[in-house]
Amino acid sequence: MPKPELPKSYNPAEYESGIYAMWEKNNAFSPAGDKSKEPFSVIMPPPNANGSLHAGHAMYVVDDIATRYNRMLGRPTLWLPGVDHAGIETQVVFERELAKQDKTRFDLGKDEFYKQALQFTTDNKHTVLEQMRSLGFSADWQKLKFTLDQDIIEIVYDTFKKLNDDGLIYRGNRIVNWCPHCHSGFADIEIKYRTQIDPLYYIKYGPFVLATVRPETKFGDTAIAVHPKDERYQDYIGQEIESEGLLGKFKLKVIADDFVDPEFGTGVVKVTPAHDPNDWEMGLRHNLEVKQVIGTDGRLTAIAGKYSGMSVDEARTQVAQDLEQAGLIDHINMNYEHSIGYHDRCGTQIEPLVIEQWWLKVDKLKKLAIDAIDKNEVVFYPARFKSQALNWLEGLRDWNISRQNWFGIAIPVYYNATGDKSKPEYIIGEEKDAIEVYGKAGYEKETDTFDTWFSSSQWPFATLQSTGDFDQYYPTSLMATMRDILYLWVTRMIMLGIYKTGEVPFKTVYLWGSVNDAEGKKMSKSKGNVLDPLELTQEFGTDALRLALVIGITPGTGGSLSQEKVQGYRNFCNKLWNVARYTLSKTESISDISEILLENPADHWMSSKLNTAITKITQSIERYNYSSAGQSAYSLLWDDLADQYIEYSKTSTNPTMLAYSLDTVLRLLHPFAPFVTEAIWQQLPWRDTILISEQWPNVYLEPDGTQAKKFEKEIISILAEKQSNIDETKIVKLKKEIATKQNFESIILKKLNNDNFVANAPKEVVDQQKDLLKSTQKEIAELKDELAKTAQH
RNA sequence: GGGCAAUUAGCUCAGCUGGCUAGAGCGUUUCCUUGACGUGGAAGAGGUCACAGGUUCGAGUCCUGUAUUGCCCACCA
Repeated sequence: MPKPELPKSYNPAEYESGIYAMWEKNNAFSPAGDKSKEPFSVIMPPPNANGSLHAGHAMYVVDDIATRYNRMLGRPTLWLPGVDHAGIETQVVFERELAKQDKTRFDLGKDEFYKQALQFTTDNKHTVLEQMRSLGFSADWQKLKFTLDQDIIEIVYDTFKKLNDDGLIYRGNRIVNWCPHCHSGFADIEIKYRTQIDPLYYIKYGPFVLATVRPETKFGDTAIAVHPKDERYQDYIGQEIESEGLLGKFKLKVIADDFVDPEFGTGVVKVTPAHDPNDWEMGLRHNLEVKQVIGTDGRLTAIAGKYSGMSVDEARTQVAQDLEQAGLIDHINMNYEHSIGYHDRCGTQIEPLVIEQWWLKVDKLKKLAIDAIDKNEVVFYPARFKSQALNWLEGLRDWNISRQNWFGIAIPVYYNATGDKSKPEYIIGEEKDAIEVYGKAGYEKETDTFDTWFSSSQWPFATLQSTGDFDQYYPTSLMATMRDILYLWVTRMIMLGIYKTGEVPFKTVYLWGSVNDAEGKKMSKSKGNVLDPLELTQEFGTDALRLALVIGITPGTGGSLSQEKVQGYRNFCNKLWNVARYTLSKTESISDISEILLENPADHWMSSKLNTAITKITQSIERYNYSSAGQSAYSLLWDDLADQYIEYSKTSTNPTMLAYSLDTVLRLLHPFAPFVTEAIWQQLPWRDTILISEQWPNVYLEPDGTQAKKFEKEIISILAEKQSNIDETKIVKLKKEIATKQNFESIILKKLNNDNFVANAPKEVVDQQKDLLKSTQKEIAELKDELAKTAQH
């Protein structure tokens, strides 16, 4: 009889927190293991400290599986966790908090805002940390790092200084993606484009008509461009044209540039270098003046005369209206479709602006990364991401690493304000260094902060250096993260990692796709199909969610998650639970399973199933195919152990073998379903350890193959016996089976009668087919015998 | 516009270097209230593997093309 403390069904909520506490109490997450073995390390991609875990983060189970597996292999294993201050994201969130008190960040000022936002983040981070614990993540929480930890910042500063010393840093006026809301510039990759319909105005410019969607920028025009080969406008190239405008007459030079598409609009373009990336490039080529019409606040500047102070939207409407009245509009296309950049984080429309920024020269860095990836010092799973990473790196241009948002790591630069030109223009260092160089009042502190990706690209070595684990654990073994940030983060970590340490930051990259809904559609709030992983764990248990996230999901492509799926794995956990209940009822007196006698064909069969599963699951995990590993374990427990071996053991039991089978299955499943397996492990009379620290199973039983095969046949006869009271269906069934076998026989015969096949196919294949034919024919004969016997009754 | 991926049972997906009588889970049909589990058991139905060509003794698997879907990158005055 099962012990009273094991109820009929597994209730995860009753066990999970207790088990997690037990692991922590036993220090099970701290690196241990055999020092002579190769260490295994993973750095957690730090989730937003202010956020809440979503299905994407739940995919960190991949890290956890890898960690638990390697820990069980006895390797010194470190999973180093962290949380991210998520610069601009947090700034947006915290500003919303301030708005509730009718305040803006300007009320607080930069320093106070930083302080409060930091406090806000520190106060919030426990939520996400608890959530990760509840998912069973076995990270070494004692080593938790935060992206704004002082020691991390020091390392980032050190890298910046080294880059500067190596001549890879410069300051430059460039056109950037300016977010008027965040009040900061952003990298191209942080901008998302949406197509939308806007009016396309055809405006009269002297002798020309040209098309624009942005009439409000016309005050910043410093040229007019046509295609060099456009016959219509040859005479104008190089000339100045004069035109009537809203602010009086103006003159513009006509330039010829390949950028202009003669097919578009009228083939004439106004050039506004200050507010359009392409115009900026043209401006550089033709040495054009840059006139800023839009300020960093998203409003028109003094250049715009009576329109100054208006927001871009207001100005556009007003200018269009005034142009219309002045008869300067030829016509308007109201259905013009184009795409517009929005800031990914806050959803504000991007305003290209020219701003002085800090730039990182990437040519040398990207070469380092490209070489390493080429030589497979970093291996990608799935492999196709290798070429994607290479392509991206090859096309990479200098990186704008400065941001104007307030919640970030301050760029450690002090400018010369002494007026003394013999002193350097700026220094990198601390305030005391500035005082030393420029004197007490002779410096000005840089107000920009670093792009968060600049600091997080140093995360692997920065974290390990700050915990003192660098020597043992760098380069790390695995970087598992979502494929969306392949360019944003992964490639940049490779660049900066090699640059700073001489070695790649990780040897393997494993990328997963987005977690989709039951229909394979992307989860989104607007569709209302978002599944909260934590709700799912509450309803079905953490292990169920973990299995659902891993099984049936292919690396690199998105997988789908649904309540039904998680429920299915809840059922699986319950199955395991009941296999344990049954096993425990038969093994109460067992205190040792080190010696196992294979007594009957069933034992041989089961042990051979276990052996194959151990090999297969190990292999699959080594190849990062967690889906296949999980599926094998699933089938081992359900199809082999529960449905066959246990069913058989009801007629004849070998308790030690039964115990060993459960013991092995628990180990194999532990990385995937840590809680149930540990809960059961704690009940085993022959164990007094904790499963998380146990060894990964090895093949060591030596079953006899013919005995095992014999069992396969016995199952059939046992089942047949059980159903012998329904003879009629049995006859029908036998007949059907004979028919399918005969069908199969004819398929093989056809092949073997094909001379081409016999002549050209490899010998093994032909022999295999011959064997198959023989065994099929034998089976048919046996079935016919049985049919005859059954029919007699 | 460039690239990548996908297209296999009603749904979500496996199927590695060609040998498959094409699998799993969910759903579905019929039966089973026996002491591990009804979050269960037994049996079953369900697929010309998107389409068209090609290579091969042999193609779900390789090649070419077409169609559809998804993602990424670039450009859009």
